[in-house]
Amino acid sequence: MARPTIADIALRAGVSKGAVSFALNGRPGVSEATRERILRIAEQMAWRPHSAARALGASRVDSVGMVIARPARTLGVEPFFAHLLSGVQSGLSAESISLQLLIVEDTEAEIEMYKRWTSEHRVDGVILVDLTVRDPRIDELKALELPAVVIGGRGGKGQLPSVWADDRDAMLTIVEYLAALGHRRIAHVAGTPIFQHTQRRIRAVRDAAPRLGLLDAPSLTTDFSDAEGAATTRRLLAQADRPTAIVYDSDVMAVAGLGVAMEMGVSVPGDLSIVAFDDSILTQLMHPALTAMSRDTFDFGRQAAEVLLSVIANPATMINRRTADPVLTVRESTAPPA
Amino acid sequence: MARPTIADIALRAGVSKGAVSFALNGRPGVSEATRERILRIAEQMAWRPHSAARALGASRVDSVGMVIARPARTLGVEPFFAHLLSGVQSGLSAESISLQLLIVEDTEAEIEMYKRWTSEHRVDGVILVDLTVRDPRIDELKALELPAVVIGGRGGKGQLPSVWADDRDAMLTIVEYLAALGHRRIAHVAGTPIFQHTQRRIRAVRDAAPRLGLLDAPSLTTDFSDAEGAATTRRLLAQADRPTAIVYDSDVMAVAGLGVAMEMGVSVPGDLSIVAFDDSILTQLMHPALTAMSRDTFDFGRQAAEVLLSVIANPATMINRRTADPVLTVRESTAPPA
DNA sequence: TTCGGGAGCTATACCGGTTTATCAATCCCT
DNA sequence: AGGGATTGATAAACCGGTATAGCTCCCGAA
Repeated sequence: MARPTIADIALRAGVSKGAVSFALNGRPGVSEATRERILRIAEQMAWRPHSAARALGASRVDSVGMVIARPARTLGVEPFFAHLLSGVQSGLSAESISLQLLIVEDTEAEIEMYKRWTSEHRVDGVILVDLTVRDPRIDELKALELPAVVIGGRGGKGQLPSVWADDRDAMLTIVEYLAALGHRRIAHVAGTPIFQHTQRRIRAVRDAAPRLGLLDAPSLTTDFSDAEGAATTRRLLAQADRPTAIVYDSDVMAVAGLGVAMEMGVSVPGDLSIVAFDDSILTQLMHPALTAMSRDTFDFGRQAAEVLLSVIANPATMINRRTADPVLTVRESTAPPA
Repeated sequence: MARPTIADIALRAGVSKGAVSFALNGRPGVSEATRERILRIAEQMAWRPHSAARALGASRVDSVGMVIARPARTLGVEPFFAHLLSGVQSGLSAESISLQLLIVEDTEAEIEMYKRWTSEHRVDGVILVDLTVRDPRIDELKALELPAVVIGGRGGKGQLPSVWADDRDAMLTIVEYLAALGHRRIAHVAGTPIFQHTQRRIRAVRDAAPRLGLLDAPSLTTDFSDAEGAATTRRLLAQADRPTAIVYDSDVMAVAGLGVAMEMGVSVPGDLSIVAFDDSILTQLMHPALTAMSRDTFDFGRQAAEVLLSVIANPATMINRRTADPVLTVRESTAPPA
């Protein structure tokens, strides 16, 4: 017999469907002896719940969704998402909840997907990434009453539950480290200002500058691409009093920046120190290997999954969990200024 | 009213549930006039099918699965998967089929997942990647009668439907190009020999060597990691008659190899030409930028999705589709030997 | 002795669709 | 005009679970 149902088990155990359901779900209504007998038979027949049937009766589908709204081209270079994903999965697999992943072009398509998922009952909740300033997704999700957790954005009032790392603190660590080495001209090649984390990093640099006696600490925004990272670096290094250290908001831009420095005959770390805000194999492959801020992205994802599950269980909960702080991994690309 | 059901629509249209179902699915049984009326009402009420209910009645869940069995660490560096994924999705979204993605540690866990998906009716079919020699997954999937399509492995007899690119031809193109430049000592830093595509590439090099008058054309296997790529390169360059060109089976290894060359004072492309078998932003970020074999990975995924859908529709079909041939993108890392 | 109540189980409704058997009305053909 | 086929629709079964009302014992307290 292919794919036994609880009716088959009931028949074989000589009890009713209901009794089998009780036994399999560990709820009261059957004696311990009967429960064990049923469980043994179910095991023997290799029974597995039919996910659709369960989803129809109860109203959970044991599945959560995650939409990434980025052009595929810019995705995947950074190990960030891969690590995040496996972290999320490890958090979910404990409860054997499955993950639906979607890569779309823009936020509009992303929101459209949330609507569809909700109306078709395909997911119990979603995980949001790349939180922007005044993110339109937040209101939409609240309207849909779809449980959600935000990764990377600290939830303010009226926000969604979140899991976040302290970007501000991390950036301060970098800048203080560079200042301690003796750098006074530090530039920051930032990402897109629409992202909240970009804003927080820019603000951190600006706030720290006077305290550390920095002469100049400009934050220059880019679109996170290697091209703009390179172009910005070129501009910075062509200045009369060029910076002696540059902090990049991503590893890809840092690598592109390193390339520009080499091309312009600026030695790293001799004439220029480079720090990447985000670590990956990329930074380690370079010569010199790049000093970088590393986060435990896997754990990040795992925690997001945990929080989401508790939000699904109880939609009223509001959790804003702060994860382990990122640590600065010092490699060969930083040194005292000449 | 939240989430209207077909019963609501039936009530409003003054017809039976059955009639509504017929109308919504474009099957005969209702008149054109009634059908239009029902469709208009459904539209008005913003009706969407409840995926679980549909999956229970009919026996398809409009969802396909993809399991990637690799340690998360090695994943994500290569844009390969990200591009493949979005390609698969673009192929699926046309039919609004969703994708379940799973990253697991090993093949055993992967097979376990297929069993679970099958018994729980969570997916209609799966996409396989990283085909190995005598891959155990093939037999398992056949036993489960789960529709599947293999990416990257040409299906022999008794195999599964597949979508593949011509690795052999691509490798020949690279070797011939290097030979035409004048190289006679070409080394091949290959991946793991358990992968079928690795085998095909190794064989291609071996077969082409005598025809092209190569003095030496060793293929050295690695685990695809940057570490082994670097170590192997170091060994090759330390030899008495070291190769004048090295072909790497992945972009990451090629980058690592470039690092070793620089470190050992071997100039690229002056003393050594480097070719990466797989293109990405990584190769373009380097100085010199790496000559690489580029494939249309997005299209690869899209076609896999297409093939899978037709296999699901008709499980008897056996398609072995060959995708567009990869092309060699020549950049700055290749030149005639000194 | 009677009654209340809980434990253990059954029967059945239900979730939201799809599918099939059935039926009335109409049309066609001879 | 009568009989068979076709069209347009309905009612009901069904998919595989979950939830609930209700039934039967059996035990203990009044």
